[in-house]
Amino acid sequence: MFASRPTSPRRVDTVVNSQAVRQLPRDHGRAAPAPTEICVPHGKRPISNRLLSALPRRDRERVLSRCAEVELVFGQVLYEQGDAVTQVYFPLDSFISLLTPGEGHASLEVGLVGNEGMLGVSLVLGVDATSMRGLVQGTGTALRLDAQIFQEELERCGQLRWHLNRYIYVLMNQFAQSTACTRFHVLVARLARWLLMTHDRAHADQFHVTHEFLSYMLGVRRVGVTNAAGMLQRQGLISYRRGDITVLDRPGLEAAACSCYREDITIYERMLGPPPPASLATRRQLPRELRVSGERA
Amino acid sequence: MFASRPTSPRRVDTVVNSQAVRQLPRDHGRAAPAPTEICVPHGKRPISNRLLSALPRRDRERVLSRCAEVELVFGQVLYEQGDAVTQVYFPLDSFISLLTPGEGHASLEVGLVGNEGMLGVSLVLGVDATSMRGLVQGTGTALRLDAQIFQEELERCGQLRWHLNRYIYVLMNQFAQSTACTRFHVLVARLARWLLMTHDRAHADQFHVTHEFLSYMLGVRRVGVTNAAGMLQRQGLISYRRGDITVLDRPGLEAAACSCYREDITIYERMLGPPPPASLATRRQLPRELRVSGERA
DNA sequence: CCAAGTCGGTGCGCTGGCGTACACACCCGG
DNA sequence: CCGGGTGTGTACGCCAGCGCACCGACTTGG
Repeated sequence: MFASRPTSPRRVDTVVNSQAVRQLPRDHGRAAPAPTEICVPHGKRPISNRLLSALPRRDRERVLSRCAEVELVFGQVLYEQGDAVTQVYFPLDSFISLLTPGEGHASLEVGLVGNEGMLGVSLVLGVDATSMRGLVQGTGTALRLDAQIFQEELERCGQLRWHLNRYIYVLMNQFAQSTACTRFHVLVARLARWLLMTHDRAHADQFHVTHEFLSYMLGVRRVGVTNAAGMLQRQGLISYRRGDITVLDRPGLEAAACSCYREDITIYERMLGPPPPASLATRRQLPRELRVSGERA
Repeated sequence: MFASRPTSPRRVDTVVNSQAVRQLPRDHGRAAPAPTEICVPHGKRPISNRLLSALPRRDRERVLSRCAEVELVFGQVLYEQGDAVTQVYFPLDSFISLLTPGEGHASLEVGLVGNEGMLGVSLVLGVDATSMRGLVQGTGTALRLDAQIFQEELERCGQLRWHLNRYIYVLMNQFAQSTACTRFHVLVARLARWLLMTHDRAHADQFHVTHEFLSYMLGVRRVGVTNAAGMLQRQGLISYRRGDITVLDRPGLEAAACSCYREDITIYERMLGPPPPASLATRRQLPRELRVSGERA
């Protein structure tokens, strides 16, 4: 069960631009007061990070041994734009939103990092400053590595660098995709896409997300989300109640979503998919109907 | 004088999605018929590529000696999404648009590559497939390198890799920026930004761009561009006549543009600007007060 | 010089999302 | 059990940009 949902994190006091629309509201503020980072004895599903799993045994075990297992809490801001990157995170069952800074306007999610990725990739590029806000979107555990250790491992372990480079490529695609998606696709479709992406990374059919939070992610009004979500619910694709959204009909949701979702997945699978990097010319086309999440369906 | 403007490149035959809006129209099709790549004796301004200029003398000269100087022609498509990257380009006075593929919808520019950058960065990440369309937007010269040679140089010359990594970081930012910009800013502001970015890369106050072409870049209707451009013209910031746009009042244009322009530039300068990479530990921490970040608040 | 093509300007009705405001349902703590 | 906070539903006027259509000015080629 989700014992983690923060009781009531303190309100954000960034009144940077008062004319701004849709500043992140109450609940989704700074780090939660009490349980910021806890080493949990993970008694749940054995979810692993796909980037790390792909490493050769020796490397993987060494890297894992240097990681700290921490709990990330919904609403926590791991990085603000411009912060120095002091740690990187490999989500397990947690996941993290990448948001463009609300410079004079609302924020907007441009990427989502789950157990298929890592937060802090700029270090791989030799830059120690973050360019986006990293907001914990799904409570759960992650593996954390200090920047310096991470860089040691980057030098030491070519496979790690190889995978991360490809991951960066995937991220860039996700960004570009987001641009077009945000521009051209109607809200319902974008919402459906978002729910699917979250569904994949939450490793559960239900997760906690309010309309208000969604409006912040999608860069629209809360009311807009309510309308769009209402449509999806009336179609029987999802159901929700006071912030708890349940995915009822995943194939239906995929039909309702814009093509961007599939394209994201396709690129990821092609770059970092199941078949290990031995054969570089893999080109997977996922036979299983749609599952992309769990290690096994 | 611009002797380069293609007489009448053949029409695009990619009717991939017929329902699509704003497919690239007539003039801006595939490669121009006749003068695709010509080694020009560059008798004009001595413009250099900033990425290459930043290399140590020996490396720079070696790399330059392995480059071919080619002329890129307005409308030429260097890469289509999914193409294998067989060459990379370092623009000199030419410049290249990065477009998201119009999958069921119109295309949209997400990045612009001039003499400050390179086309084909995915190779740096170890991926030999392009993810976006690369369309020559400004006729001019560029330095071209075969993919294999480029990769040799990458291995050989750490400085090259260093700079390109940082350039990738800049590009990622440009993408993310574009997402927010496209979502939140009104067309006039976006147009002004676009003109400024182009102005920078064209190294001239006048360049050839029709409203129709702009509509393709900005992902809007041609009529929308006409309106927006009309406003800028009425304000005396630009003037245009049958595709030839002249920047009259650059400061005014900067005022009319959204903040995204400045932010793009700021990041570039910070990452690859004049101050050479000697001091890696710059760690700008901008004394902004409202930063809510950090492990402690 | 004319014909055809290109480029830009204008109008009209439409719609998706905006800003605002209010109302109700649920939850939790006192 | 009550009151306040939170999450959701609904309504109304508004506007930027859309799709479409048409026209005139300019350019180029025969």
